[in-house]
Amino acid sequence: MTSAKGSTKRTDAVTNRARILKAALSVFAERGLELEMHEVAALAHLGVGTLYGHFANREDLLRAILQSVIEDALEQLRTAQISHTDDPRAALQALISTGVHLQDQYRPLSGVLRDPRLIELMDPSYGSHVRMQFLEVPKDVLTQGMRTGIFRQDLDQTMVAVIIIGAFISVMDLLETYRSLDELTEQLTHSLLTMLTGKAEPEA
Amino acid sequence: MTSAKGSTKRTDAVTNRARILKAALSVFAERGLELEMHEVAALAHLGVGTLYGHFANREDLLRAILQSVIEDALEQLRTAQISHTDDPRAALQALISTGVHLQDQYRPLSGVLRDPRLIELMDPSYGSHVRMQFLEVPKDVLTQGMRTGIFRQDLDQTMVAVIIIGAFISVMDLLETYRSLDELTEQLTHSLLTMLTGKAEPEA
Amino acid sequence: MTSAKGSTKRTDAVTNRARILKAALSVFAERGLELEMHEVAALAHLGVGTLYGHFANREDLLRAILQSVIEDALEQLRTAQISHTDDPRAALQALISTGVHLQDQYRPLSGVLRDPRLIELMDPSYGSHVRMQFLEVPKDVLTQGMRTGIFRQDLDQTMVAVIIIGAFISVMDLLETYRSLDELTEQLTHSLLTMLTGKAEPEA
Amino acid sequence: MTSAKGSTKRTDAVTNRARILKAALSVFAERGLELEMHEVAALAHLGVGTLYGHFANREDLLRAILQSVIEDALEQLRTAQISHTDDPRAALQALISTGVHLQDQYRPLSGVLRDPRLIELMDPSYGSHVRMQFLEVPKDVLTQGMRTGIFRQDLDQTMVAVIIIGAFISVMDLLETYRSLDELTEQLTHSLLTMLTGKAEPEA
DNA sequence: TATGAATGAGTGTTCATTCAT
DNA sequence: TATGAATGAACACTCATTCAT
Repeated sequence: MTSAKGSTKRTDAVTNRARILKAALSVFAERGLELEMHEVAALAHLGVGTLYGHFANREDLLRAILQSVIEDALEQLRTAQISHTDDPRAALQALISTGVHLQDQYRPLSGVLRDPRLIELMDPSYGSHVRMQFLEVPKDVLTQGMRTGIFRQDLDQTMVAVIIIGAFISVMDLLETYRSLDELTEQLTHSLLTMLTGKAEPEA
Repeated sequence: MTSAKGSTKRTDAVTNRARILKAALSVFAERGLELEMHEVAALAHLGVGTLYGHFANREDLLRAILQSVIEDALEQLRTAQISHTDDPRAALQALISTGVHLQDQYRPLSGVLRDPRLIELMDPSYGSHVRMQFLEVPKDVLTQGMRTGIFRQDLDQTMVAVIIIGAFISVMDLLETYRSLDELTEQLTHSLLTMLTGKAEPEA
Repeated sequence: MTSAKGSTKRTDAVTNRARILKAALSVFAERGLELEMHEVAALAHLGVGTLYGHFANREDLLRAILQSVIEDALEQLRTAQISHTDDPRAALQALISTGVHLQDQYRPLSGVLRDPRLIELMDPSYGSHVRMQFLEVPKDVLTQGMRTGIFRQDLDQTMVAVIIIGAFISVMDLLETYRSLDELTEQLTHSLLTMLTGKAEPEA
Repeated sequence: MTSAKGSTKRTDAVTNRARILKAALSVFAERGLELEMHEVAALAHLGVGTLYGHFANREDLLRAILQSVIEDALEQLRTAQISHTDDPRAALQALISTGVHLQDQYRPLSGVLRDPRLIELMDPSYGSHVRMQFLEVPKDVLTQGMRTGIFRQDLDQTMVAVIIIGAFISVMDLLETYRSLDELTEQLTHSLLTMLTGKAEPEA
């Protein structure tokens, strides 16, 4: 409270950058890479020029958005996984719940990760780097589950990680209009757990 | 007058419409909804004006593209399923192979299906209608497989259908850069079959 | 007259390019390199977009203007010189008259030839190439005058060529507001002729 | 209170105004009237806002620059002339040397003197006032040279003054890339002296 | 008085759409 | 019906100017 006034200038600058990014994330959430500078400025209650004081150009802002979104998404997924290292079932459920809510929060995210414009914006290797990091999270859950014997052992971890991620993305794309996020989470988790805990079919 | 000349004209018109749509599909395949009218016209070896003789405007062309792509995709998936009604394993494999190749053929498709602009372009109910039709295909495979006892019985068909579709979409998004389409198909099919044919865990 | 109608389309295109260039020359004449696309378009009674159908961008238009202006200026000066190869005095007068009128027609020209932006627009060597071509014209007049003994022989042709060009540029810059173009031409020609025809001072 | 503190402030203000003007002159020297306020501020190690404390706006700063440049240029030329009132030949050489170095120091100056924006910036009569002052300098040299019989008598002083000024401007525009400033000065002076000291052609 | 972040009018450029031929 | 030059609204970006600190 004492130093508040003195540091206002710098604080404002920081605040405005954050405010722009926040507005940009909002616009991104419903327009994806098609966002317009003027839209972001309006939502942030700032002049267009101000945006250019904080981001060199539109691409720069898009980069910042993508980095923020991806970082946040990974963070949320990792947090979900780490919070349940002792219980793979709960970890899977948390992962799916988080994934479903991330889809809700950043609708264009999964589409953007495959968009060829991503390569133009970021480092060419950035896409695969990020994809690998996303895969790592369900893989860790699987490792834990298989090590403790809770999940069946006869599965390719990478492939199942793909299936898990694909599942919570697609469940939103395909069923979101029919059911609530919680219902989707629960039912999807149940199905996946069933498939992961089934005993191996005895060889014919 | 009605036949010879008239039919020639009509034939030309049909031919040109088809040619435009073909070109548009090509451009869509690598640019998605961002395609430009000039691009399509150039690829079709036609003037831009001609496009407007066959499609009222850009949105109209996009609608035609989407309809064509979705129809084609559904058709290919259904054909894969129907060709193996007697063998659910083969049906699943065919489904996944087709799905993977569809991703390759129409890269922006899955992204577009979740793009909010889809709703603005098509009838509001169109999206859910299409999603349901897509779900029907793996569901039919599952019904067949469960009826014949090849797949485990303790699974929600809708949820597993979602998982299957999510799987072949995501496997392309996440792993395409590392493996060939055939390899992806084979490994994904194997994993899914394992999960679908596992025996139910005995109740604790 | 017979083919006029048939070639209208192409003719129009050519006409419009010419019309744009004409308008651009007008704007250039009073604004120099600072001309705005919108200004040119307005003067040509065309939409801005039309300019971009004929010139890739503003720089391209500037290049076309400069080429046209310089070509025209050189052409006019050369014509003046060539029309009087037999009479160096008349040639000098014609040269100066043309130079003075060129200053009037393309006011920013002489300034632009020294503008560092010229290098960015044209080939780096373009500037000196053009400057040399300009010098060539008075040099030819001098050669003729000295060969025929009408002009004194003890002068460096290049330096005097510089002096002649500098003279008709500066006379406009410094005295235009006080006298008419014809008066300037006459008086300047008289002074220069006097200086060129004077006998060499006998060595002291 | 009135003296110590007050004078410090005023001194600082004067210092800053001078510092801004100095920076502005530097920027003007290579960018001419296209200079940007930020550029000047940066070079002066001051904030942009500070510029507006000393100059009402960009035009005001440009006016100050022009005044300063022109004043300095006139001052330098006059000094050259005055230092050699007894020797018209030396005066001419000094004049040309100074003129050539002024072109080098303030490259955009001669272009700006004929820029239509000059009229918008300054008083409408300012241009002709300045032009007259510039002309005065070579005119004084000529007066001296003709009075002492060193230069020929049959010349219009104003016109020759124009020729001298045009000469040292053009020699930089046309030949600077080929020769050094000293070489240009020497050769141009030689040519002009030759033309000024020649005997009048005997009447035919 | 000095500061520099914020501002937004103004500039270059694109691209869906029209229309004379 | 086919054409593609013309159009101008819309968008990214700049830069002189302001004003809260």
